[in-house]
This record gives sequence, structure tokens and C-alpha cells, in this order.
Amino acid sequence: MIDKHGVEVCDVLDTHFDKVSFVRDSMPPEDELFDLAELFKIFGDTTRMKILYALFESEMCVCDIAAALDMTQSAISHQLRLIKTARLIKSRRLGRTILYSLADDHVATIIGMAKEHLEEL
Amino acid sequence: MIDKHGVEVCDVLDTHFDKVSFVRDSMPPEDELFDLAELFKIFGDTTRMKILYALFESEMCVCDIAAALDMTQSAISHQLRLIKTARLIKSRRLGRTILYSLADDHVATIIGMAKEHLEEL
DNA sequence: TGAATATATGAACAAATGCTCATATATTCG
DNA sequence: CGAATATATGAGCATTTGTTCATATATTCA
Repeated sequence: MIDKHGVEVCDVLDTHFDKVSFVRDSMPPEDELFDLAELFKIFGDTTRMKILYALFESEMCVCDIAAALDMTQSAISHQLRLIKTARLIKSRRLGRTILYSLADDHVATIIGMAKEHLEEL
Repeated sequence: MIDKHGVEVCDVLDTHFDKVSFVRDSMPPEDELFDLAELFKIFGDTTRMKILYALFESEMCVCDIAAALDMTQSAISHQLRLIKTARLIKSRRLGRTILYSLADDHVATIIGMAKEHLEEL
């Protein structure tokens, strides 16, 4: 077997040719896969996970989230921007504070599925 | 307002004190959050997402996955190890090839939820 | 047993990521 | 308006991450 760089790939490729081309054809378009991966990246960080859990309990301002997680206002603000770009949270201004909350219940559902997986050892 | 480093946090903290401490108390333990984030990290990469989609169609050997994704055997093998550590896939040996397949239907469910979120613009 | 082949793995390196620090923006209130 | 305050953001830096390259391990077959 020779790598991507050579011509030959896998000696059993002839046998598996149908399978390989079927899989290749049924693969979703690159941008859809990219969007999916980008969305999951949001959940793939402990700080962001904490923020989501916090907002799961209550609508909160940046300052309170930072206090609850014992982290910098700046760090939280940066992460909130990422989460908001993924449309997982929304915000509304109230005076000089900005209140963040979950955009919909997809967050809870997605995390719930993941927890279910983890619970099954 | 002064950062984590100072004593004071947020001037409205007194008002929001109950909320902040409630959120802090209801936060899941650190290791649970870590496990969740680690699991989601698996989904947070285009290559791994492609691998999961491939296995969604069919049980496949490393070689064929590499061919289908037009990537190096080594790169695929490294990623398979990560995905397997997360118990999202399982493997069985068949002669000198090793066949990978999805461990259960959580993968499909989790990706499905994420796709649903993305479809709602 | 030894050659061939499928997969795994360690080191190295470039790219992405998360936090900090300093500072900018926006809003309130005297 | 100007001071105070809540949030946002850009640059810098250390850590993490994904791929490559070389090589090791494991299995088959002559």
C-alpha cells in the first residue's frame, strides 16, 4: 500500500471499490461538514460548556457569568462572542448591562444526547 | 468593576449575588464538564466528521476510509484512535485488516440534533 | 521462516485556540 | 458634558491540535 502521494492506495481497493465510491458519493458537501464541525467546536471547551450551563439556569449578564465561573470579564466576553456567532445564545441590552440567554432548546437537547452517551460508560 | 485579580467584581454583584451563587452551586462537577467537552471535541473536526459519516454508511477498514476521504492512512489512523477512545466507534480484526464501525446510534442522534440547529438558520 | 501488507505510533512542525493585558465603545447619571 | 461602569476587541503568547514522515507491530501466505 502506498500513501496519498503514490498512485496505488490499498491492494484490496479493487474489491472495496464500490464501497469506497459509494461512501465518497454519499458524503455531504464540504461546507455542511465544516458548519457541523464548527458548531460542535463550541461545545468542545470547558469554559463554553460552563457558560451554557450557567445560561441554562438563568439569563445572565457578562459580569455575573464571569463571577460565577471565577474568570475574567474579557475571557467570558470573548467566548460569548463565539457562542453567539454559532447562534446558540442571544442577547438583549438592559441599560449598560447586556443579558445573555440560550437561543433555543437545542443546546439542552444536544448536551443531553452527549450525556446519555457518556453515561453508558 | 475589577477583574478576577482584584477583590471587587461587578458592582451589581450584590443585587445578583443570589443568582450567581445559585448558578455556581448548580454547576456540574469539573470532570463531568471536561468529559462532555472532550466528547464534543471529537465532532469538532471536519476529518473526524467525515470518518463518522463514512462509517454511518458502512463498516470500513482504515485503508478504504483513507481512500474515500483522499487522505493519508496515517492521518486516518491517528484520528480513528481518538474517536475510538471516545467510544464512538468499535473495531474488529479480519485477517490483517481492521474494520471500524459506529459503536451505537448516539453518533447519528447527536449529529442529527446539530443539523437541526443549523437548518434553522 | 521470511516477504508482503494493513494498521499503529512517536516525533516534529505548522496552524488553531484560549487567555491576558491594554484599550475602545457604549450607556447611565450627576 | 464628563466621570463612572459594563461590555467588546485587538495584539501577544503559551498551549493544543492535526498532519506528515519515518518506523514499529501484527497478520497472511508462499
